[in-house]
Amino acid sequence: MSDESGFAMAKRVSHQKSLCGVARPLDAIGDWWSLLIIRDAFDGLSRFGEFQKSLGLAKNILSARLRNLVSHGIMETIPASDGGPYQEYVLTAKGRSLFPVLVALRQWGEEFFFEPDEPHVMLVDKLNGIPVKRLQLHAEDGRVVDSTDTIIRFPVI
Amino acid sequence: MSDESGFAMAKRVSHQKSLCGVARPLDAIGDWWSLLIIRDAFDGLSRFGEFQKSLGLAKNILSARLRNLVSHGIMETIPASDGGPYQEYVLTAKGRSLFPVLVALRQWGEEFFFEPDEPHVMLVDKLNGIPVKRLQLHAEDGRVVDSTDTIIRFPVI
DNA sequence: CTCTTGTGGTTTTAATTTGCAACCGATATA
DNA sequence: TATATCGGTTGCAAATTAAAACCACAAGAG
Repeated sequence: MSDESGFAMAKRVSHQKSLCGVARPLDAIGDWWSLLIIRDAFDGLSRFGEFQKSLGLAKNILSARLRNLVSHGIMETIPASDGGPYQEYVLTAKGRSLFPVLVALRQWGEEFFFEPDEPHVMLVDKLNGIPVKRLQLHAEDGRVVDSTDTIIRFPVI
Repeated sequence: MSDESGFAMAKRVSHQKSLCGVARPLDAIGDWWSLLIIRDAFDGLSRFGEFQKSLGLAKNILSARLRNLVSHGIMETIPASDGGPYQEYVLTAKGRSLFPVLVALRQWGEEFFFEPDEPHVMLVDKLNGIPVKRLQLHAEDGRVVDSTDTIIRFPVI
């Protein structure tokens, strides 16, 4: 591979003056596959073969994506927990902090991409099996706010 | 264009048995650019030229992405608000529901991709300019939960 | 009425990326 | 010793993307 791991977006976007708080994460994550890898990692998958079987993507692509995630500190490799000769890919703290992103995406998906009667898995509380609440954004004083109540700015500390 | 709008991921992923609640949204959104378009739409941009200038992507790509977002009901076209002969691209209710996804991504970006002293814009309360709270996931009973407290399952309603 | 400019695209073409398949080295297994 | 499995890498054809050129329409200038 002439390029380390070849991401069009990465190159395209990074020539921009300075990436904003939304573009930098996208740049680091790499692509859609990476997000699905991270989702699987949250579900407990950690071995190369597990990801490949779950996602059905080509091995060279998976290899490049994992390498990219590791290089951006989102995942890390550790010796196999079963003492086997292989390594495992697990989320770092930084990677685990992506949880709200995955949840938000999943909740949006559940709301708009399933028929009301279409059965589907969802994120539930381990303790009692009850679905979690919908994510809500709160202002500093506790009010629930949406996109019309907020704006992108330098904060007036 | 032989294909309607050509998305590798879309074809790749959709051959899987049935897309989960995370993959379906990704499939609909299309790609990274689309997410940045949506972010810009939240910031009030609506004209083709505005998006192109803001993102610096090729016009044919922007055209294809906008068409895809419209076809998935995330954005819609309306007559130009200034009475001009052109149209504007605005978020639908479905599109606006993506707000938490963008917020989660931005908050992650702010936490891990900026030096502590690096100045950057952030999402603030319009009323007082104070940054919003970090998104938190709550269980049905109100407890704050993280990835270790939850699991993907059919709910036990 | 003609010339020029700006907007909002489409078409053409070239470069990049993708994914399949084959291969490889290092264990395990028979 | 053969053979299979895991975790990849490499080569290559095919699909996708992006840059640039082109085009249509409207508005304004002269």
